[in-house]
Amino acid sequence: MEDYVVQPVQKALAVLEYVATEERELTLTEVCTRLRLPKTTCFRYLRTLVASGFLAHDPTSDRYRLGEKLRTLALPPERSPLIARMLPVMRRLRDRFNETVNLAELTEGRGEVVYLEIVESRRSLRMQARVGARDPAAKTALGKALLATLPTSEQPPTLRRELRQVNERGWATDHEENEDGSWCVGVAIWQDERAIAALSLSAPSSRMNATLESEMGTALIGLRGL
Amino acid sequence: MEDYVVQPVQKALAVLEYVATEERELTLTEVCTRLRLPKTTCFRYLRTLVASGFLAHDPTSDRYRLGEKLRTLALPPERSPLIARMLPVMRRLRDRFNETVNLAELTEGRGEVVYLEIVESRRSLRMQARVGARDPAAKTALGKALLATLPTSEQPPTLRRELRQVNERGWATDHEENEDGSWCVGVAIWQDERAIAALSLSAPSSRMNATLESEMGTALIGLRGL
DNA sequence: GAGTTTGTTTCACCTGGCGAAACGAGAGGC
DNA sequence: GCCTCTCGTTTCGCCAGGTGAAACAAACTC
Repeated sequence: MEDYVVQPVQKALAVLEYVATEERELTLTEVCTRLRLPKTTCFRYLRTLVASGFLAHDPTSDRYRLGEKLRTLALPPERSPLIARMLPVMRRLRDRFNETVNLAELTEGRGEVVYLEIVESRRSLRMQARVGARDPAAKTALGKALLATLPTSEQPPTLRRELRQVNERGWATDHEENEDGSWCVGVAIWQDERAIAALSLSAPSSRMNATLESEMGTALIGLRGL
Repeated sequence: MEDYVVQPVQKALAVLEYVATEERELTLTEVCTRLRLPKTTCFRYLRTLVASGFLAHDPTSDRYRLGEKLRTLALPPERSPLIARMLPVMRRLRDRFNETVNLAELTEGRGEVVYLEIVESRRSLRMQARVGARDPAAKTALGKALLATLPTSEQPPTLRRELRQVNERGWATDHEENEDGSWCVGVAIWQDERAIAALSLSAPSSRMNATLESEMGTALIGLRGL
């Protein structure tokens, strides 16, 4: 599997990653000692990364930092067709319930959900996550809605009973499991027979009750198709 | 200057960039024909990028897409000490004026500002930009606040008069220049004698007037140090 | 089943990546 | 001032290893 790895590329990517994770600007020596790379080699990688725009080089301090290209490439602002399509839906949901609406997808390991878009409630007491932030999939309505779409064999055994309920009822819940004082109701969003993301409403538990929850649930169910 | 570019690295970065900018998933052949790379070489780059987490490979469709690493590296969630430091300040500003608060920095070319963080007003009629989005520096209060810190020789001649006013008064304004119906008031944020970012309040012009503007301006001036 | 397309593997050539070592430019130290 | 220590840059010869044509395999099409 790893037989076709081009070493200069792999090592240069390690340099890129290291510079990106360090928040301060780094000198050549700092990078090469940390990554155990010969100074010359590291120097060339840094220059190449700068030439390609992935890193930036401050000529006065002679230090390297993240370039703009990485940010440009990483966040597709409204380019993502999913977010573009869901935003109006999310705003309408927010306006109807006046609670925070979240759009998220499963990470590759399926252990977490990562927030793609958030439309916040206009109330001062409200739930707030951040785009790009993560939470445990098994503890959120978003995550459970997505885990419920997997074949039973790939579900964590401890969750199977709850996930079966999710499929019967149509929506998943989170009763303060992920965060104290917060209830969530979530459904999976389908496209081409695949669950590609999840949508949830989250509210302080003080404002929630079973009636409201099922009202939110049925509203969300209507949006699953998109 | 370009003498130290390592070609495998540069070409592999081009592959990464291409896959990142195409929103749909791509096959090996699509990538190699588009970039005029031999199939074998391209294949190895793709594999290397996957092995490093920058790309992801869907084994069933045999297509490549952006991996999670790029997003993880690019958006400094709260890692960025600047955002972490400014967030409470921004929330306080939002609570005081109940208008949207923006944090932005100049792009490298100084032609645009890019939004780093936004704390939205709780009113339903409110200004809203998106983190990562850009606007012309010369048309926004954020941009003008930052351009005003540059030596006069590096300022666009047409703006010099206004930028001198900005320095005398302490804050910059945008009266519907960037967007119809929107006023902004902005100041530069200083650290180690350098203007590293700008903070602004933006509101619908219907709610703005000169008194409120100077009230916002003086509030912002007090935050310049951090 | 022949033909076509796409991903994978092999292999020999030889480019061009590598890193030690030399060099040069600053930045203190005494 | 001179010496020294450090850090970035440049040189250069060696040979690892990147390269890409070509062969192969697998999956579809007609």
